[in-house]
Amino acid sequence: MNRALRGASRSPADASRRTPVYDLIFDSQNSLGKAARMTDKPDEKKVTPRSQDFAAWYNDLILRAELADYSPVRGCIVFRPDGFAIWEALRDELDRRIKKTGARNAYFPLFIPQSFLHKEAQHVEGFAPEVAVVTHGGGKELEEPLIVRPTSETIINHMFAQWIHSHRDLPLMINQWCNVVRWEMRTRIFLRTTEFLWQEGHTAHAMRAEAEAETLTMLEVYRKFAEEILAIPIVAGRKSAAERFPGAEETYTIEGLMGDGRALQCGTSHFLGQNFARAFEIRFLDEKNELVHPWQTSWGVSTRLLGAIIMTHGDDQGLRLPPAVASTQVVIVPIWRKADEGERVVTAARSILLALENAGIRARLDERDGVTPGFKFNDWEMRGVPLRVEIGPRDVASGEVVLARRDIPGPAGKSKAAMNEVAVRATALLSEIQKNMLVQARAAMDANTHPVMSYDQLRTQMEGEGGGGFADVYWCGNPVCETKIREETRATCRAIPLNQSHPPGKCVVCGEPASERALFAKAY
RNA sequence: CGGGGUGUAGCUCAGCCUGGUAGAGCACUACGUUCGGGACGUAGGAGUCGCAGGUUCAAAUCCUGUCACCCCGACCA
Repeated sequence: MNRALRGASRSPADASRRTPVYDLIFDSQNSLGKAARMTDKPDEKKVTPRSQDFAAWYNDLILRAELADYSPVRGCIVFRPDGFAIWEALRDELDRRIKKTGARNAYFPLFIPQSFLHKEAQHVEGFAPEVAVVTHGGGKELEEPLIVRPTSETIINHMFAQWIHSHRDLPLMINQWCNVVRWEMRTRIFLRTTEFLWQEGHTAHAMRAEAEAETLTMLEVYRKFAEEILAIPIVAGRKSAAERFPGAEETYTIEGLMGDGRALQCGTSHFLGQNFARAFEIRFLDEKNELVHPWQTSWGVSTRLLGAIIMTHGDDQGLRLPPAVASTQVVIVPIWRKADEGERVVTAARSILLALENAGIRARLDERDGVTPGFKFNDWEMRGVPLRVEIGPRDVASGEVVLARRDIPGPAGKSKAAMNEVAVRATALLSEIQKNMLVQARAAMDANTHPVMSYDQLRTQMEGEGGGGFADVYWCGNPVCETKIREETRATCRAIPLNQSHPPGKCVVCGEPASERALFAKAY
């Protein structure tokens, strides 16, 4: 995404530096943020305000916080250390939770024989257009082209066929962390990139009910993980047939709602039935000595979650990271003028750093020379560090420090703590911040979720650019009604929430009886 | 694939119409003064003007070709 992803993203300064005339005449095709940009004074230090141009804000944050950078390859990004650290933290925690369910990690090849893709009809239909194909190797044309995995369903099932012979081999539960490639026409940093990192779990079970249960177990693992670790509120639900994974019998989603009112699928869990088992001839002898196909699931989350974190929590000051995934949880900013002050302040700051580290906190002392404390405050806020310790000569004298919370901006988020209690206070605050971020995000989601009783109301809600939040509607389940909504409002069915307890109603489109409610929204 | 647009310093752009020694802001380097919410001064480094050909005494500038990229549409997790 050299320019591809860069497109929407001008640096804040440059966006506003351009003259109004330029914007009106030449930028008229770019629907976002024209009007606001015109009135803005150039301010190179600030990021494009979120309310002004969400897409530009999003890109500004990623670049300024140094999470990722564009690469020379279209659609591909570089994960910089601060961005990759979030992925690592997230991955380590999720990996623990996946293993707890009984799955084990393995690794399958990047390359897959092209013919494998063709074995499952829906699967090939779904993925063929976005697959990268390797035709040459070692200077010669290959007998059979290899595809670069867009997902590993096929090759894993090929192996499953060799490994599964008896019901005693089941359940077989495999997970792999890897990269996949999908040749998307339009990419967006973290949300849809040509190559991305993910985790894909694949399981095979003797009984249909077991596989169905596994699908929902993993959905719940994802939901809890997203809410507890990423502080992203989730709607767990079923996908409509149109939104289903190619080859799946049922697809479930953990759906999030981003700061601009657009929905984002944060993870999926599929019940595959016996589709792949048939296609790849996976069979086993059951207890009755009959040769039967196993029932399967697959489930995954990707680096898209980084985008979800940014778009759920970020503000005009920059990133806001949930403490659980922040590579720096606490930053200490020393403040001083004269050399003798500096000596005392830095000495005190170092002992605080040690105390924090001993308490198991990922802490860091910003000893940079040549930038002012004010700059450091802003810099670490941009990078999303959840908690800041400010320590100056006055604090050293009084034996106190200032603690500033990232989740509560301004003076309201500042408090004082005795120097010998900093680690204890920081530990408590980090856990409070983690919880509070979920509370804040859930409030935003609730405020953007509207029960909608009429089709006109639905249209009104989805009018204009950007998202319109979730529309909570009765839907009869007919794809015709779904298509009508999509074509006329650009909103799609994001989820049919689980465990509904609504009385039957009437479809918001056709008025026919509807037993379930569904959430529609414009999506990423 | 259709429509629109852009290639000049790391980034964003001016210069092109009317040919004559390559510019600005930000970023970067050094030094000094600064430092409780984004400091300032001075000096400095940095560009085969996307590429190829043509016109000309002379091309970033004019002409022809070509390549790349961006936006909108179509398609799609």
